[in-house]
Amino acid sequence: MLNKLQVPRISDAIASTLERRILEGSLKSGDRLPPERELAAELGVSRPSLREAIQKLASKGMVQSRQGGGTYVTDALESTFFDPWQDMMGNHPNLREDMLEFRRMIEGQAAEWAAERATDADLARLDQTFGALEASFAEDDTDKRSDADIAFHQAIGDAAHNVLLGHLSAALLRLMHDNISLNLGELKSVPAAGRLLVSQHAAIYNAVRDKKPQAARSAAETHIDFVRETLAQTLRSVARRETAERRLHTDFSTS
Amino acid sequence: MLNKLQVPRISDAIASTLERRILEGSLKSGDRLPPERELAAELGVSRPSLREAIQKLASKGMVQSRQGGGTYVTDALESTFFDPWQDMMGNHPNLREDMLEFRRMIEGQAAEWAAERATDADLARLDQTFGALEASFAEDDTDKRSDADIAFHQAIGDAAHNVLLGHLSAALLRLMHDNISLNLGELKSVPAAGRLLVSQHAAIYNAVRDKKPQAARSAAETHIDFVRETLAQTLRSVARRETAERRLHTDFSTS
DNA sequence: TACCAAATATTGGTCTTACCAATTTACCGT
DNA sequence: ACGGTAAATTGGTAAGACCAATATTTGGTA
Repeated sequence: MLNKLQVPRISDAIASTLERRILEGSLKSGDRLPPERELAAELGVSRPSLREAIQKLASKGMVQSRQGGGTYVTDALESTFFDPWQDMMGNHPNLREDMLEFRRMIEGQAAEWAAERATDADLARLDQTFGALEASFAEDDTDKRSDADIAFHQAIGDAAHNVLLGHLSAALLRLMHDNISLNLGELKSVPAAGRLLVSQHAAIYNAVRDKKPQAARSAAETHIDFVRETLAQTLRSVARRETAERRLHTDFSTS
Repeated sequence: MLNKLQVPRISDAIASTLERRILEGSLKSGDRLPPERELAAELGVSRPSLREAIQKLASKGMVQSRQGGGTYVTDALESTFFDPWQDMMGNHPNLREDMLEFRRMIEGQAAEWAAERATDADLARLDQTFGALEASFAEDDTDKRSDADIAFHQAIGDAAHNVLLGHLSAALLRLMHDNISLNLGELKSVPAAGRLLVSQHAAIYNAVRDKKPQAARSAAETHIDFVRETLAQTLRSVARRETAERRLHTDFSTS
C-alpha cells in the first residue's frame, strides 16, 4: 500500500539550494538574503514556494526573518564550533598557545588546499582582500587592520573548498578576534611588524595564486609562527602579571 | 540596541497547534490530516499559511505528505536533537566527503601530537580504551562499538594536549557516528571490516605508545582513508539496492 | 457475480495577484 | 546638522485558479 514514489517538491529543492549556498560560503552568517520577490525570480519559482523553503530553513535555525527587515543567515553552523570554545576560553584563559598552535595547522592546510583548488573567482576575491589589507596597514586603524586580516584569511579558508574548513576557519577567526584582538594591536610595538605582516600575507597570496601548495602551507605556517612569537614577546610581561593573579583565583577549581 | 520583538507569525502558531494535537494524541501516528482546504477553513487561516506550517512539521519529520494522497502523521518522536550539521550531512552528500577529508587532517595531527606529548597517564588511558575497543568488536553491539570508537579517539585527542583539537575531534567523530547510524545501518558491506578497523586502531595506538609521530600520523590517515573507502562502497551498495527495489514497484510491495 | 479498467472525484503542489504590516530609507523643514 | 514624517522596501497573509498524483467510483466484460 505504501508505494512511496518520492515526488520531488520544489520547496525542498530550493531549501537545498539555499543550504548549499550557506555551506559553501556564498551566503555567510549575518548576510541578508535577497528580497523574496527577487530571489524567487532568480530561482525561477513562485514566491509561496520560496517561502515554504525559507520556513524550512528558519525552523532549522539557519535563517531568521524580520517583517520589513529582511531574512538573515544565522551563525548556527559556526556556533557548533565557536560556542564550546568560547566556553573553554572563559574557564581556562591561557589557551592562546593552543589556539595559535591549532590555527597553525588550520591555516597551513587551508593555504595548501587553496593553492590546489582556488578558482579564478577565488583568486579575484583574494586579490581584492589582499589589496584592502595592504591599504589598511598603510593607515593606523587597528580595527580596520583586524577586519582586513580576518577577511583575507576567510578568503583563503573559502578558497580551500572544504565547507568544514571554511566554517571552522570563520569560527576560529571570530574566536581570535574576540579574545586577543586587543592584544593584536600591540603587535605594532615590534618595529616593522606591520611591514613584515604584509609581506607574509603577500607570500601566502602569491603562493596560492601561483598554485604552489607546499609554498603556500609554509608561508601560512611562517605567518602564524611570527604572530605567535611576536605575541609571546610583547605579552610576556603582561602574561607574568596575569599568571600571578590567576594563582590567587584558581586554587580550588578542581570541579 | 536591537529590539528583537518577535512578531508572532501565523504559520508558527498553526504549527504549534498541530504539534500539540499530535503530542496530545488527538492526531495519532498514521492518522491522516484533514484536507488542507478543510483544515485551513477550520483553523481560520489561508491555505498558504497552513502549508507553511505543514512544511515546518514535515521538515521536523512529524508529518509526511503525498500528492493526491493526503498528509499523514508519522511516528517520529521529536528525538532528533537539532544539530544543524547533522541535518546538513543527511541532505548534502558532498559534505560527507569534505568531512572525511577534514577529519583526515584532524586525526592525523592529533595522532602526531599524541605521539610527541602523551604522558604515562595518557598512555594508560589509551591502553584501557583500546582494550575496550577490542572487546566491543568481539561482540556485535553497534552502540558499544560506537562508544568504544569515540572513547579511543577522544583519548587520542586528549593525549594531543590541545583542547581545541580534542574537542573538535570528538565532536566530528560523534557527528559521523550519528550520521552513519541514522542514514545507513553500519559499515557491514566490507567483509572483515571489523578486524581491519581493530588493527588500524592498534597501529595508531602502538605508534603513539612508541612515540613515533610520523608513524602515528600515517596510521591515522590510513584509518580515515579506509573509512572513507568503506563508506563510499557501502553507499554504492545501498544505492544499488534502492534502484533494484525501485524497479520492483509492481505488486507485492510489503518489503 | 466477480473483476478489471476507464472515468471521476479528491487532494497535495504550484503559481499569480493582491493587499497588509513592520521596517528601513529618503527627504524635508526647522 | 538634526529630527521627524512620508515614501519605498520587504516580509506576512489571503484568495483564487490550475496542475499532477492519488483515491474512489463507475461501468463494462468475462
